[in-house]
Amino acid sequence: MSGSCSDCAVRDRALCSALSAEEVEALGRLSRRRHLAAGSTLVWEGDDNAICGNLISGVLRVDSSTVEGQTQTVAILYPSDFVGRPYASDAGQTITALSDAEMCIFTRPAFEQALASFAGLENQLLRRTLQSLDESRAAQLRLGRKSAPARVADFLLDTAKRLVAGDCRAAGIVHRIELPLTRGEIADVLGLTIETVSRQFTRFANAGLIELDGRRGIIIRDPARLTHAAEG
Amino acid sequence: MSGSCSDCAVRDRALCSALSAEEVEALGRLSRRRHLAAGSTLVWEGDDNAICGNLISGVLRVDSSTVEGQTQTVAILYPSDFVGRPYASDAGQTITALSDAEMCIFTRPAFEQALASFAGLENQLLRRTLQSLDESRAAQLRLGRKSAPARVADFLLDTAKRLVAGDCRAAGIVHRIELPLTRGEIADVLGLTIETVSRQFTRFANAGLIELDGRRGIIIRDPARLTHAAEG
DNA sequence: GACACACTTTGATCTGCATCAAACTTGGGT
DNA sequence: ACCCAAGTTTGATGCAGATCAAAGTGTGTC
Repeated sequence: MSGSCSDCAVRDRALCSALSAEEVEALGRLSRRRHLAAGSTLVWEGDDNAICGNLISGVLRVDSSTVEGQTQTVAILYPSDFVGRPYASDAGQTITALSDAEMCIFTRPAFEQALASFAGLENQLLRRTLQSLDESRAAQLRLGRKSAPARVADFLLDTAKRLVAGDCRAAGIVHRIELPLTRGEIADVLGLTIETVSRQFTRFANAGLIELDGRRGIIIRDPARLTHAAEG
Repeated sequence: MSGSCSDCAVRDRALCSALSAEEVEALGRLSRRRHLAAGSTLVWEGDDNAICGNLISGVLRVDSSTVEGQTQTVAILYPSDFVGRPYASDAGQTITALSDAEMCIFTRPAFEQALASFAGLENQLLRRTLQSLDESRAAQLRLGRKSAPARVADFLLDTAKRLVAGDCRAAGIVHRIELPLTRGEIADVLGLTIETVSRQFTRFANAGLIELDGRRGIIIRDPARLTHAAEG
């Protein structure tokens, strides 16, 4: 199945990078490719938790919501990130594609079986999960104690870092990034409203920290001051 | 070292419950007991990340802080919880004892070695870390999208659940809990101020959802309405 | 038993962000 | 080239929770 693991775009960065060539091949037989159209939902919160996988291209969002329907985005996933929650019978969050995306999918039982068979896989997933926990706790600090401007600045720096690493571009000072989220989606990440996010963007632009370039383009003009703003 | 694992108060609930008797004994030789006085700090954010372990008794808090010194508590740890962050060279959070506490401690290198040697340990830590990630993401929703009354109600229910499970008391309807945190510490968990937390307590008490019994005692009088309040 | 200190409650005021309301862009489709 | 819908910006107003201020209450100590 799938277009063979050897030519996978993320084979040296995804979970499976910990495996030997033979193991990768064995694992690959359990997986299949799946395309997600922008805006489509992979898993609904509360549904049966049936699948896990690796994100090959595109960007996904993971959100929780309140009974009243308010949405909080709890993670943004980029290429090579692991997607899903092993060892849970029900899905705790909704997973949606922010752009067209390509995944490598396993049924959850098959993936759990693989974790038990390939020790390297389990260790790699443990390391990634600990990393995700660090990110989630950083988000707790941001949501609990930071002002709107600090949250927005923090988000821009985080996103720039992920986009650069994800694309393996030159590691020099980032100039232009293309946000994979709308203002409304950013608001859902930061626990703010669309209007507040928009106002912070224009404030930063007027102050010369960033430059807005179309709906989704951002040029970071003054990384130092933006970093300072993110700490407030 | 230590008062032998066989009479450990959390031996059937902690990480090591996944191991065989011989493995527990081998692992035990790498650990030592450590007492923490209430208010004392085990690890400072930014310090060298030197230790990991299991919490045997008492309650710990894990916090991140902003440059300006604002504190956000990102986790509360109860007996049998794992403490620490394998595979990181620096500590990302400060860990402090909320009450007198007893731990079973490993040096981080020794613990990482143990993870590699005992497969059951690694799988158990993975499951717990995934569980912690779920809790952290639930906290993100709470901090990003819930009102002050909903945060406080949610916290009371969470705490009641942990205290009941942690003590293995009768699983019937919880009546009275003894909060292991002051109002100020609760405020740091919920991203609120002391005054706001206090006001919500009196509001719930006046409405008959709870009853205040001394500084730290809470009697949950109407679990159903409290649950409803937590969803707002 | 009463002192002291830390924590808690209660009240008054202030403010940052939400909400409500419109006008304005942008880019995809015909 | 134009249109239209979706997304964005900007402005006016309101309110939940912060901040400032002070009085009250347990709890441990001498």
